[in-house]
This record gives sequence, structure tokens and C-alpha cells, in this order.
Amino acid sequence: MARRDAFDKPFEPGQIENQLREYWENHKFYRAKREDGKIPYTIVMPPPNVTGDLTMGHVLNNTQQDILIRRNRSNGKSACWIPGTDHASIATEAKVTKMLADQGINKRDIGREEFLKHAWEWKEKYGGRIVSLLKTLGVSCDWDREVFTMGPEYSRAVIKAIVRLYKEGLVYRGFRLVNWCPVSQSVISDEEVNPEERQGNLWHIRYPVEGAPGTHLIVATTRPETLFGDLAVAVHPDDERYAGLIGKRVIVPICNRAIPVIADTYVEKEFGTGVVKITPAHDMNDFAVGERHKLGLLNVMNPDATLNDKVPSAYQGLDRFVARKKLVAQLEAEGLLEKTVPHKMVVGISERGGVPIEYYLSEQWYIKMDGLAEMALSATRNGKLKLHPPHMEKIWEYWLTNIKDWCISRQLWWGHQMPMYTCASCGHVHCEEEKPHKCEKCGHGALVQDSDCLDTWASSWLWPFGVHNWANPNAEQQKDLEYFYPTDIIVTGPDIIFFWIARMIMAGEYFTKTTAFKDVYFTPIIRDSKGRKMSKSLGNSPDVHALIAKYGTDALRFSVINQVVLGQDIYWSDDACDLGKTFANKIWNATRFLLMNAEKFGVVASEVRFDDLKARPQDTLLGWMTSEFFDVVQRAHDAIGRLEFAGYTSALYEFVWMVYCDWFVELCKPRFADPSTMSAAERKLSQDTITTALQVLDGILRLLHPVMPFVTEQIWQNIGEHEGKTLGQSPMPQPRPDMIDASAIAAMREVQSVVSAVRTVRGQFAVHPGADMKVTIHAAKEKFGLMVPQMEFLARAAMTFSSQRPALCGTAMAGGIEVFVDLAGFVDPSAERDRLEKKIQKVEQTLEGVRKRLGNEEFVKSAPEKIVQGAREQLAANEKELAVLRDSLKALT
RNA sequence: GCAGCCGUAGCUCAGUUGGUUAGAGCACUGCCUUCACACGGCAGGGGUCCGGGGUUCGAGUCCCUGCGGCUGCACCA
Repeated sequence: MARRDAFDKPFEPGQIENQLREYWENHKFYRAKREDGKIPYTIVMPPPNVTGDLTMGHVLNNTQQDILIRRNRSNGKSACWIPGTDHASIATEAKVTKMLADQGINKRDIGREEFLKHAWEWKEKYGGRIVSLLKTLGVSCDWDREVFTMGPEYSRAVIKAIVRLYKEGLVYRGFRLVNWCPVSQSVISDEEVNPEERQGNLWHIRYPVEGAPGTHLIVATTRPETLFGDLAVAVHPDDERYAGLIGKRVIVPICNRAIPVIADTYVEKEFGTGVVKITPAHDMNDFAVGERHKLGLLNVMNPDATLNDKVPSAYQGLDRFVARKKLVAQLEAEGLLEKTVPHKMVVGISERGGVPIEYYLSEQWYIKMDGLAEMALSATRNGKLKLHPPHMEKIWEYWLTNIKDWCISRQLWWGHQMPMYTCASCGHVHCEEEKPHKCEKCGHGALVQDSDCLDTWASSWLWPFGVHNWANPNAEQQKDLEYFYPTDIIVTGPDIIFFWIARMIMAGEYFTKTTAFKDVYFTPIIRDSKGRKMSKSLGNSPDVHALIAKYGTDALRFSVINQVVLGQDIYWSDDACDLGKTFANKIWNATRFLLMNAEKFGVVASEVRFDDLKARPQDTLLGWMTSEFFDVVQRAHDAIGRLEFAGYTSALYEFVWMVYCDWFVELCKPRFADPSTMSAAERKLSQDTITTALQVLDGILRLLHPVMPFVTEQIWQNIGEHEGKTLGQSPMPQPRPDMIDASAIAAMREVQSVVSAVRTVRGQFAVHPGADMKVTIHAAKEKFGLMVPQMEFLARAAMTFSSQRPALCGTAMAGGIEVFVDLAGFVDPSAERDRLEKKIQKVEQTLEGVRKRLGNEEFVKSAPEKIVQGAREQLAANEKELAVLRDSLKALT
């Protein structure tokens, strides 16, 4: 028995969603199981940072995955969606460090162990937050399989991978310039350095020429404080201004060191003064120049970007920017500052610390990338991996063919500690999963583990197989690994294509000899309504909870998905949620209406199932409905097959609202009159009508469920007896071309045209909708068969089938059919005359176009027959319409 | 500077391989509380598809070019 009483008038999502969430979770409907004979469909969720808050990006990304998973589950695959969280080494460490600092605790004072205790505490306290936030979205992942990148099993995989790479010669230690974040006091990756335009100065500084008092070279620099590290000044070899000085020496101001003047084509003659100070330890380009000229290295900074003991004592310990100010003042005082020119420049800002980075000399661990990059490139080149949108492949190609070795060590504590053990006695380095007892070389017992941590991405790159305890699987895990890996698709933002996607492919190819996934879907970036990126500092990120509270989860999901077009950013504004909210409400109310009538006609709604809609009904209305339904099944199916999410939702939206509700349900109404006034045959027709309507509704719920899981499940539960079951496990309607009857669609189009024609005349003369009208239709009544009562109901008009036009009437064409709306008593003739004249003008215009086209011999000769035929039909139709309209006009004058 | 994406109604965007009269939501106008829904119904107004050239019988769609916006990469010390 259907629970119609469970339907409140408007749909109120709040309470319902909470109950369903619990229901789903308690029944563990989404547990991923290996099933014989079923094809697996696997997605690993991009693990959100444990530090994270739920953003619109998460909503979008996870809803998209959920749609794919739910659809494939309902299509009969064994769906497996594995969730998890990322320890986010540097981001989390920054948060914990700040929390401690707020309590007056310096992390370096308490030491590694104590710090990690705080970090774990923090993770236990806040790490679950993002998970519970994700759950509110109704994502259908298998929470029993949740993985944390610093969990024991996963950590083991991370270490195993590095050790293997080391033993196979792909990990090495290098001493070079790195991107240094003075706040985190760690190396950071190129991808974590964001270039920003800043207003700076070009300081023109005099470097006296050695042995030639009164003469000097003017060096233009944006970073005067690094002059303490200068090892040369360079000019262009062809620069005549300085040709005589090459090979001589100049004096570095303040610290009074003599350095050579060298010639290098790196210098641009036109820029600044054409003289560049060369500071190899603090600039990437200078480093290269230094190597070419064998200048050596002179580091003048500490890890926190204060000046070190290699600079004059007055500057030691000063922050780089404090030192800059002081230095410029001193240069000016000593007459060594020629001038200061304002200068716009691009500065690398640390994503982590929010301050300009330093290029800093240090020893770090690297992974050789050329071979790995080659593997990733061949995955796309041979088609094993497809990127969506495809143009991302250009970016992919460029990055991978210009790749630099991957610096994997970080001067952090929160993360996987490097498995590198150095012998205290002989300095020999071991890379092992477990700490060796003694040095393999000298036998000494004291081995010291490298204090650095691995880059976060050196753990998450194993994600697609690491989630199955790759390092040490038990029998079950091994079977899972074989069944659920490789995965089908990864859904993620385009910003982590290099950080994560490319490296997952490398890891998959290298460690498992498999391409980790077949497709990469890059989600749109969500911007605010003005097109700005969402950021904390702008405060333009919507409060997802507030949105869910105001509109409901389904509304949020539907509304955002309806804007997803491959490769396009989304400009989001919160009131877009109205779309989904009203849509959910619409379906809800349509259901109420049908249940009400089911009851009236004794149809047991709980027993009506989509699966019983096996053949197309004979009745025109029902046959048409079935055809339209399977048409949208096909279109929705095609859209999601092409990963066109908005195509999927908009096809369903249009069908449900405009076809099913606005036409079909309305056309049903005459059949839902008082049963006691009906003949047995009429009652049977009404019952059949309700049955088909409910079958289609069931189909709609299944199609919509992946996007709007809550409202569809609730309706489904309300209609039937489904305790312990979920709509999410009902099979998805499959395309059935045999169920589509083009002639039924065409026949119904004529019905719709006639109704619309009458309504248009009514509307244009503002005739009260309640007023019953008389309409004459120039066609045989038999043409419309049983649909006449429906037409009369929707048009609110009594229909006569005849060629006799009433004296005063509004004329309209419905397809090829003339429709005359009797206007006697509603309007005066001049109003209809005006309307007809306008209409005639319009038709003449189109007619002219068609005539011209058909008059063109080339068109008739070259265009496909179908198109030419179409034009001919249009010509005939327009000519007929024109004639009818002119006759009507004549009749009025 | 190099590469990619985009420019369609007041706003946000659809528009599959070129093909009848270019669509939706929101906003706007008129009429309607008709027994599913006013979170609703019916009807309507609103577009030189960024500009210019080309290919074609035919271009919003393909090619060239200019302008504007966004993104990625590389950069000037």
C-alpha cells in the first residue's frame, strides 16, 4: 500500500535526507563486493586533505563520481568506490605548527616526537570532519574501505616503493638550488610556487673598478641584499660599452670583496644597465652562469631567510627584507646608489608560506624522471589512457617531455620519514624498509635515519593500488587488488594533473606494469559569479552547509551538475540551487497526484514496477509516453557515455518537466474523472493510464537517482514496500529502440499543436483561462481518435471539426491544420485584423527565404535530398498558412 | 613571449558529424490561486551568434585574421 500520507505538500528535504543517510549507511548498500560474472567498476576517490573543509569543488567532484558509480552499479556492474584521506604533509604541518605557536609553543623547541604527538592528536580530532562532511553529500562509496595515507598498511606501501626505486637506481641525492619556503623551512616543488606580479625596484648600484679609483660599473638589481653572495658581475660579450672591462675586477660594495667581470650571452644588453651581478647560490640563472664560469658558490642565508655569518657582522641575523632596507640606506649614504627605478616584476610566492621563496642551496633526494615520464607518455600515446577534455594532452605532453627530476624530500616531520639510514662511522647510506642492525659496509652498529619526510605526492601516487594494501596484502586484499585494479576512471581538478595524475600513471606502470585507470576526467573549476577563483582570502567560497540547509542536498547536486560542461569553468552563484530545488519539488508533487488517482481507481501503486513496462501500449497517449520515455533513456545514456554531465541532467529535466508533467500528466487528467460516471472500459483505460504513468515514474526515479539520490529514494520508499532495500540497486532503464514509435510521437505533436494554437490565440487576446470557448478545426475528427476529450480539456474549448470558419475568429495554424477560435463576445474584429497582419508579414518573410533557397539551382543539385525535401515541405506549409491567414483577414473586412 | 580554451538573449550557459524558423534556466511583460505543485500553469517580448575576410548551394558550427577575457608554460637581473 502506497504511503500517500508520507507526502507533505512541498518537499522538505532536511529531515528526510538525514534519515536516508543513516538508512543507507546502516544497511551498507554500497559495500564493494567481488562478484563472479560481474564486471567491476572502480573509482578511487581523490583523498581530501585531513585539514580540509568541504568546498564547492568537493561537492562537484564527488557528485560526479557518485553519478558514475551509481549508474554503473545500476547497470549491473560490481561498483567499488574507495574513499580516503590524505595526510597532506606540508599543509597539515603548517596548521599544527600554527596551532602550537598560538599556544606559545615553538615546534623546534619540543622536537620531532613531541610534535608528532600533537599532530596525531590534531588529526584524530579534526581529520574525521572532512569525512563526515562528505557523507552529507550522500556519496555511495564503501566507507569500510576508507584509507588514510599515513595508516600502517599504506605507509608500508609508500616505503616499499621508495626502497624499490632506490635499489633499482632511480633515487639519488643531489646538492643544488631548490625552491625554499622560509616559513615552512622546507624545500617545496615548482608546482607549489605561484608567480605573482609585485611592484619592486631596480636599484642601480655602483661597483668600483679595482685599481681604477673614481670609476665604477653600475649594476641593476632587484635584490640588493644578495650582493654579499656575488661572485662576479657579467656583461654581454658584444657590449661595446664594457668591452674593456672584461677580465678586470670590481669591488662588491660594503663587503669590499673583489670579483671578476665576466662575459656571458645570458646578459641582455638592453635591460637595466647591461651589467648583472652574479650570485650563484641565490638565483637559478646565476647558478647556471656560475657553473659555466666555475665561480663556485657562496650562500649568505640561513634556512629562515635571515643573513648568515658570511656577511658583514652588522647584517648578520637580519631578515632579508630588513637587510635590504638597511643596505640600500647604507649604499645611499656612501654614495654608491646611482638611482632607484620602480620596477614591476614577477616573484615566486610559496603556496604554503605565502611569502616570496628563496632559491636555496641544499642537499635533497630526487627520483629520476625520464624513464617514468616516458611510461606516462606512452600510456596516452598508445591510447591506454584518455584525458577528458582531450586538449589536456598537450599540457601533459609538454610537461612530461620537459620534466625535471622529482625532489621528494621535505624538511618536515608530519609524513613518511625517508627510509635512508646513514652509517655514523663510514657514512655509507642504506635504503631499507626496516632499519638495518648494522652497516652493510663497515659493520658499525650506529645508523642514523634521515630526518626528512617524503613529499605528500610520493605517497598518494600509489593510491589506485595502494588502497588494497599493496605492500603486504592478505589473501582477500590480493583478490581485491586483482579484481578492482586497475580502476576505470579518475575524476579530479585540472590543477593536480602533474602533482598527482601523471605520477599515479608512472607508479602504476612502474610498480604494477598496468595503466592505473583508463580515463581521466578533469572537472570544471568553480569560480564565483564574477569569475574569480574561490579563495579563503576573498571569502567568496559558499558555505556548503548553509546551501544544503537552505535548498537540500539533491538541489545542490542537481544544480551544480547541470552546469558541468567538459572543459568549461563554472561561474557559480548560490541561487542557481533554485533549479534543483523546484525540480525536486516538481517530481514530488507529480507523484502525489498520481498516487491520489491510483487510490481512486484501485491501482495498487506499490505493485507497479518499471520492469513490467515490457511492450509499447496500443493507446495513443500511453504509446506516445512510452516512446518519449525511451527516447530520453537513449539520450541520457548517450550523454553520460560521453561524460556530458549537464547533457544528462538537462535531458532528464526537460523530459520530466516539459514532457511528462506539462503534457502527459495534464493529458491524463480527463481520464482521472469520477470513476462512478465511467463505463467499465473507461475505467480500465484509466487504470492502464495510471499504471503506465507510475511505471514511467519508476523509470524516471531510477534515471535520476544517481544525481538526486535522496528525493528519488524517498519517493520510491513512499510508493512501495521497500524496507531493507534501496532504489540504488534497481536496474537502470536501458535503451530500447523498439519501444520508440515515431508515428505516436508525430500524432501527439499534432494534438499538442492544436492545443497550443488555441492557447496562443487565447493568450494574445487575454481571454480568461476559465472562459469556455468554441473552436473549429479543419480536419477530420477521426484523425485525433480518443484524444479529443484531452484536447478539449487542455484547450478549455469545445471542438467542432469542420471547414466552416466562424464569423469572428482567431486563426492559427497547428502544423498543417487550420484552427479557428471563435472570438465572438471576446474581442472586436480590428484586434484580430492587426494580429493577422503581423503574422502574415512574418510568414511572408520566412517564405521568401525558402523560395530563394529552392530557387537556387546549386542548392537543389548539391544538398542532400532530405534537406531539399524538407525545404519543399516548408514551402508548401508556409504557402498554405499564408493563404489561410489571408482568407481569415478577408473574412474580417 | 609560446600554447590552449572561450566570446550565442539583460545575466549564467546549451547548441553532437555544417542543413528547415538558434534553445534552456534566471530576470522581464500579460493573464490565471483551474481539485499535484504559486518551489505552480498558460502565453509573450527580447539575439547583426565579438568584428573582418574566406571555403561552401548553405556557416553559430570549418579555415584565416583582428579585438576582448581566462588558463597553462616560460621569462627580464
